[in-house]
Amino acid sequence: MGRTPCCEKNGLKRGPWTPEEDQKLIDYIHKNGCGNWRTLPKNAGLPRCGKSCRLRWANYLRPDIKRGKFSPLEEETILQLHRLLGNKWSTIAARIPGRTDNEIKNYWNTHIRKKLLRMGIDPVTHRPRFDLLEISEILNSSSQMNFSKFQPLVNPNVLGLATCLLSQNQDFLLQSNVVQETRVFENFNVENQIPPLIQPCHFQSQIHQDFIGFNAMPFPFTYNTEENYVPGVTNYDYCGSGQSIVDPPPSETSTFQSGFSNISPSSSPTTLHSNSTYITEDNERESYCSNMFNFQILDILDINEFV
DNA sequence: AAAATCCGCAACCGCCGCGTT
DNA sequence: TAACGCGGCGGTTGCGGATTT
Repeated sequence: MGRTPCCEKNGLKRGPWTPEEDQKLIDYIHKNGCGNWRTLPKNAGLPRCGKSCRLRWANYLRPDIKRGKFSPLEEETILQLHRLLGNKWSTIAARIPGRTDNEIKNYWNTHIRKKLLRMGIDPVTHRPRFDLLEISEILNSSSQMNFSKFQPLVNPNVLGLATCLLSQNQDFLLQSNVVQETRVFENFNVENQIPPLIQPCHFQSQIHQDFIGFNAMPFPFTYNTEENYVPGVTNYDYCGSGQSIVDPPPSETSTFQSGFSNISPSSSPTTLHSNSTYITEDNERESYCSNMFNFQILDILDINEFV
């Protein structure tokens, strides 16, 4: 299907809208409604293409648009819907009154996505990232295995960081109270040097089974941007800025430790609240916690280099 | 104080689906 | 049935303000 360009570039203005242009568009739509966008600019006396007018109206001038910061509830709704729908911004926007698809898309890309990445969660799949798991297991296995065996198999950047970390802090693993119940590479086949990407693990709960078997299992997490921990809800909770960390039940904390061993499991609530364990950004202390992902990012591991 | 860098967001671009001719 | 035209969508860009060096 052939089609002509949306607008001929000649003579049509582009770039930011002036207040006068905005007023013209508002006046015209109030009088005539927004019917034919292609003919609207001409009729309204605007030197713009119809597409530009439609976008300006839909994303900025529409009277029902809500301005200002996203509320925790809105943020949680976006997360939930994005997990279900993916980048269907218009569908997501339809369920959040007063917010446009463009606004939600921008908010996702500039805020939520980054938060998830810092948590080690893939913002596309909403699941833990493989590269973090890889480095975790490299560190776990380092005392027994020669790194050179991994070189063809692992992202060189990840391998490099793992090597660096170990060379800087040989006591790291011993100090981190790592639970050794799970080893991704425990079935590593030295002969053909093909390690399993993720091995089934001996988790103590169905939640963790779901977590590590995430390729095949329905994702069990729900998001909770509220401050309070809700017992019995399998969520991961990233607390918004300025919010305090709420400790999950100890049992869940301890059983999760096998998942991320480079991201040191929290062995005590006091260390969790230590300033040194927080990731800071944007002059704002943001902390993320969960009854699932209750871990600390070690100071020596600058996670931001991976994201 | 100035330059460099970062970041958020409005706006643009190209593609697609669907109704119309 | 194919071509056309429009509206809509998602990805991307680039400007301008904020922050850091």
